[in-house]
Amino acid sequence: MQKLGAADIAAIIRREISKGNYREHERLPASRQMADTYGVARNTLREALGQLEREGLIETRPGSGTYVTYQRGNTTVEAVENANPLELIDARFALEPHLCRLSVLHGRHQDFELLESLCERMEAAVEDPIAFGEADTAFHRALAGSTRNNLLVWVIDQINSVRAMDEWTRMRQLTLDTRIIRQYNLQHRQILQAIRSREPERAANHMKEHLETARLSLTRAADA
Amino acid sequence: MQKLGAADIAAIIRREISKGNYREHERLPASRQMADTYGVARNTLREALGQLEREGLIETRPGSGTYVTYQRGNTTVEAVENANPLELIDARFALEPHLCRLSVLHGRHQDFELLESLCERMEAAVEDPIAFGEADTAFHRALAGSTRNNLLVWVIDQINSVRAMDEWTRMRQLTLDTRIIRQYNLQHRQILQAIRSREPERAANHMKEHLETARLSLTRAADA
DNA sequence: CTTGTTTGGATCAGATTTGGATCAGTGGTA
DNA sequence: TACCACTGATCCAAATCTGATCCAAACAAG
Repeated sequence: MQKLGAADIAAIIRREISKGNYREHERLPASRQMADTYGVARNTLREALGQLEREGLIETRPGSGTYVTYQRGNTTVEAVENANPLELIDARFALEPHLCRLSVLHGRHQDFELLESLCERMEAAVEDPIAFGEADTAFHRALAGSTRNNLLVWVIDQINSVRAMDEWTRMRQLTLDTRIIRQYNLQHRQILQAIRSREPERAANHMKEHLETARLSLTRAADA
Repeated sequence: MQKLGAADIAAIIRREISKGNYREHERLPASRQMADTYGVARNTLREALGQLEREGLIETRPGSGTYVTYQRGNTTVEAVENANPLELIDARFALEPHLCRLSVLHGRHQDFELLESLCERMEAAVEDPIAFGEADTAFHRALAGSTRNNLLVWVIDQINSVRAMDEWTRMRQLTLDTRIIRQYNLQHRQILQAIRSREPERAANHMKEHLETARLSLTRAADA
């Protein structure tokens, strides 16, 4: 048995935390006691705790104890509540082009029929921004659905339920005039067409263009 | 024996509640009695209840009692519970390459330092698949963090908390031998290097390679 | 209604525990 | 030799737990 160093102790405790033996908000045993149970000097144990603190896993409060501050899958609700529309559109930039590719791979005929009918609904709503907005949201969700990947559908739904989405919707309404709607309709058509002709990269690129257009009109609305 | 502190008592009661021993709308025992059963002063017990109240698990009504207000968070729908590892990796294919691009745009020096140290941890863990796996998860989360987009961090956390993740982690353990770990380390280095030299597309491409490698070893493990 | 009991809320001084800091000694290694 | 990390010990200051007392709100019984 080789002598344990600070890095080894840090690894042990790190594993205990990620295993869930120590959870968020909980207090670790006192440094003297931990030093005893791991069989090292308190100095060494403290160095190990120092490493974990620098990693952000724990927090030590003099006179009180050391507490776990990290939890796997911590949802940090408030960070999401305060998400802004630009973060939102970055997230969509990450997801939606790849949704197009997956749609080509896994989409079925009936998925494309749904997208088709949503395109028609949007085209019929050139003069009605509110109806267009609803159909547009439905289109992007249906696109997620056409990947046949429930996890991705869930992720998209989660994003759509974020409060920033409301602000996004509201700002979008401001930018939606007949000209913009016609442009969006054209882009939606291009995306759908590329998917139906089984061209994943072309579909992804059309989606990128589409999002770029949306980002532009969003920032213009924000400046105004 | 370490003296029990308020945080410890809070942890005990928190677990009792999530275990279901105290259910929603039920009243907890009187503070004097609980202090007695847990063997701490009433002040300490009250501080513990204060923490739980701040977390929103309980509610105390002066003169009446303290009541459980927590309901088991059903944030994850059953569709997500049944997600499979291949869906998971498709989702990562959608997100992570773009994370690299955003990291180039928004990452700060300290983010890259963190990624660097995680690379070192992984390289030191060539012979230890478990330690490597933990560092690997931390690396990909830190990459999300380096985009400075809280929404994306949240999405990644959500994905990581999906049950499929456990299965994925377990299957990955089977595939992790020294050769694979060395290959992953190389790929992580390439990704980080491309990010640091501000080449978004190269970083994204390295990430795609990395994920492709991961997908391959995953399907191989599934076949075996 | 009034009364007595039980509940949580608040405060206090003193004892205890906690982490923070320092230092001389030890053992292994370059 | 010089260097490095861990040891084991000591002292410090801050945090907090204790045990007690008093208060006000809720509540049940008469």
